[in-house]
Order: sequence, then C-alpha cells, then structure tokens
Amino acid sequence: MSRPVRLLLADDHPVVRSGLRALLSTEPDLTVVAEAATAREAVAVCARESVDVVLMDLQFGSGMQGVEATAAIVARPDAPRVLVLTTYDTEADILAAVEAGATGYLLKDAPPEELAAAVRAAAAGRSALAPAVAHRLIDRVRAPGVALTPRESEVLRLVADGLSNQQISRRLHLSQATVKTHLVHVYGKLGVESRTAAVAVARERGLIRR
Amino acid sequence: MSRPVRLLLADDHPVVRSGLRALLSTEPDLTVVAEAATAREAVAVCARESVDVVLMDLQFGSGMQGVEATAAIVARPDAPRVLVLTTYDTEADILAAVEAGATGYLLKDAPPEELAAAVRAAAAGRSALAPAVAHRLIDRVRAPGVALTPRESEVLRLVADGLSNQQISRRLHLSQATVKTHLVHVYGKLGVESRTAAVAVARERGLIRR
DNA sequence: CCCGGGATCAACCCTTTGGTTGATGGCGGC
DNA sequence: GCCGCCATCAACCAAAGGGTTGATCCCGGG
Repeated sequence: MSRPVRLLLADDHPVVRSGLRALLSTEPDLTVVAEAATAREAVAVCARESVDVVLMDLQFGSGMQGVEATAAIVARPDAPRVLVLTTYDTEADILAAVEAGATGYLLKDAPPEELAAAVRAAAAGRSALAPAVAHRLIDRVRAPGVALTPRESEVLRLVADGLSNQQISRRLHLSQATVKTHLVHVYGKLGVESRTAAVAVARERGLIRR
Repeated sequence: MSRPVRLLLADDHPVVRSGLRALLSTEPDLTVVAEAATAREAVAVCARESVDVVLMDLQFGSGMQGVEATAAIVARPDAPRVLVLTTYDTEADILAAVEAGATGYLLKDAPPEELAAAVRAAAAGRSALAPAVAHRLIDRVRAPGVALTPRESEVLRLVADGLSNQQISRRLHLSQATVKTHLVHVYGKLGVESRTAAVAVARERGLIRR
C-alpha cells in the first residue's frame, strides 16, 4: 500500500460534504484534500491540485452542472477519475454521466462500505457501479427499453415543466424546428401523440423526476 | 444555558446523517442522541427516549414517509419538536409538513449556521423556516388561494393523464367546447397559457397527485 | 472508408389548442 | 325575484403543436 488516495468532494450541500468527509475519514488509505461547492470550482481545483478521485454530484443549484464538469475534468491529461454520486438513478442521467467520462456511478443512500470500496476501485482505474445502478442498466438492456437520448430527455423535461417549444428553443439555444424534431422522436419512442401524453407516460415510467 | 438540546437525526441516507452529526458536533449546546434510518424507527426512538428536536427527512425509500412519522411523533404528550429537513421546497410538501405538525422546514443546502440556529429556535418552541421556504409561503399567501371547481379539477386531471380535449369530452360526455371553456378558466386561475404549464403548476401546488 | 445514429435546421401542411364572444339553464343566497 | 356562480354549448379566428420530407454535420464502429 503506497500513498493514500487523494479525494475531492464536489457537492453544493455542506451537509453532504461533511457527511462524506466524516464517513471517509475512518479509512486510513483515503484522504480528502479539497471540497468544492460548485461544479466550476471542482474543475478549477482539479486543474491546480493533485487529485486522484473526484466524488461528483450531478445537480448543482445553478450554473455549470455535474455532467459538464465531469467532461471538463476528464478532458485533461493525467485527469483524476470521476465518481458520480447522486440521489437519483434515472437511466438518462447514468448514461449522460458515463458518456461524459465518469468512472462510476453511486447513489447517496449507498452504505458507507460500498462507498469506500467504489473509491478504491476508481483509484485503481476499475469501473464502479452501485448494485442498484447496475440492476437498472441490466433491466435497461433486457427490456428493449425506451432509450431516450440525453438531448431528448432534456427537452422532455422542459416540456414537463410547462414550457412551450419556443421557450425550450430559447432555453437550449436551438431552433424550434430542432425542438419539434426531438419531440417527434420522443412521441415515437413512448408511443404517444401529444406532449401532455408524453409527460404522463414519462412520469409513469420514471423517466422524469420532479 | 441549561442542559444541551437532545437531537434525533432521521434520514435514510448514511451520508446525510454523518454530515449533520459532523456539522452539529461543533455546537456545544447541541447533542445528537440517536439516528434513525427509517421513519418508523424515528417514531419508535421518540417513544422510548428523551428527545428535544427531531431533524426529519421527508423522503424515505419505502414504507412510512416523513410526513406520517411527523404526525405520529407530535401526537403524543410531551412530544419533541420536529424540524423537517429536505431537498425540495414544493408548496405541497411544505403545507403537508406544517399540517402534520412540523415546527420548521429547512432545505438541505442551507448553510450550517442556519441549521444550528433553526435547531435552537425549534428547541425553544419557535418556528423556523428557511428564508427560501418562507418566500414560497409568502408568495402562496399573496396569490389568492386558487379554488378550482370540481369540474375544472376533473378536466385538469384528465389533461395531466395525457388526454386530448376530444378524448376528455368523450370520457365526460361533454362537447369539446365545454372542455375548452373549463380549461380556459383553469388557465386563468393558475396564471398559465397552456395545458402542459397548467399541469406543471397544478403538480407543484399539490392540486394533482399521482 | 462507409454506415448509422445523434443533433441540428428548413419548408410545408394539417390538426389541435387557446382566446373571445355570446348564449342557455340550474342552483343557492340575500 | 334577482344576482352570481357553475356548467353547458356554438362559432370563429389566430397561434401553437404535430407530421413529413429532406438535408447537413459529426462521431464512432465494423
């Protein structure tokens, strides 16, 4: 056993950062070297300090989100591993995080031992998926599942918030034509014919959280 | 300053419990005497131990939820105060918690000082609302309570299920014109301009449940 | 290297929805 | 008895949404 694993905690909740710090401090081979309360700060810390593993939340209150930060962090040479640690296990979120370059995906209600094990796995370059998350992915593969692309999910979520196509196009810096295209694809995949029906079905299948 | 405030932490996330414990341990007048990983356990602990304030999450994975536990805890004589501590601040959740007997309502992203202050306020019997939460309630009070008529609610619920005006008219044995009239009234009362927005607002205000 | 899928946009057409005006009947309260 | 509210419906117009075709670009896999 050589030097300890150097950790960065990136989460906008002070409670969560303290909790992780407390839980991980009992592990002699793990050291928390920094905390970040915003995604942007997490990227900055990784750029100037030597970090082995980042525990990254996906939701930050505003500004840059966890997925973007993950992509920015792993883009550099000698980048740390990023372990996504979030409350939800929506398929779209998991896929987006993995695509952005996350090494693993954990849920915040995971038992502490699982947490420490995942950090060690990530530090060693191995992938770490929480059992619950792994289950979802397996179900996903087995059920010819409705696989919405990240962009489609994003648009659908804004629809669920009551936005019009025009508002969505402005929010995402797209043309209305593109929004419509995404929605038509969503309707096809969900087997519906209107935006409200799509929202209803997506809610039922857990594709949308509030 | 007499004896310290005795706290119970009720949350299904080990990370959150540890975080709260760590953050509150720096306050000499506050003592965490127990933790509960389920709502049922929280009720049991309150029944057999002397607790002054309960920090209660609303969402537990399964089984009893925070609102029910809150009601059960405050029902007994000499009950501890319950401080709800959750991630979301939807109006429906806040109202439900307050109705169940919660003394205060905090968000998990609140700064640690605010947290400690709220606990002391609760212990002293004072109400504690996070500023963000208070804002919501004020908005709610200022906006006159939207009272949808029974028929309007019925139509809106079918809209939320994804039905078109035509489908609704058949389901309720009405003409489409009548459905439209009801919806226009609903839009006016909710302050929106489309059916999806109406569903979003209604969900937020708890006018619709799944 | 080509192919497929994701993401982007345009132009077109048709249907649905939203907004307005106006009208009828019933029910409850003052 | 009148007024207000709820519920019902019609006709009409403007706007938004839904459906189709087709096109470009980029990327990663075989």
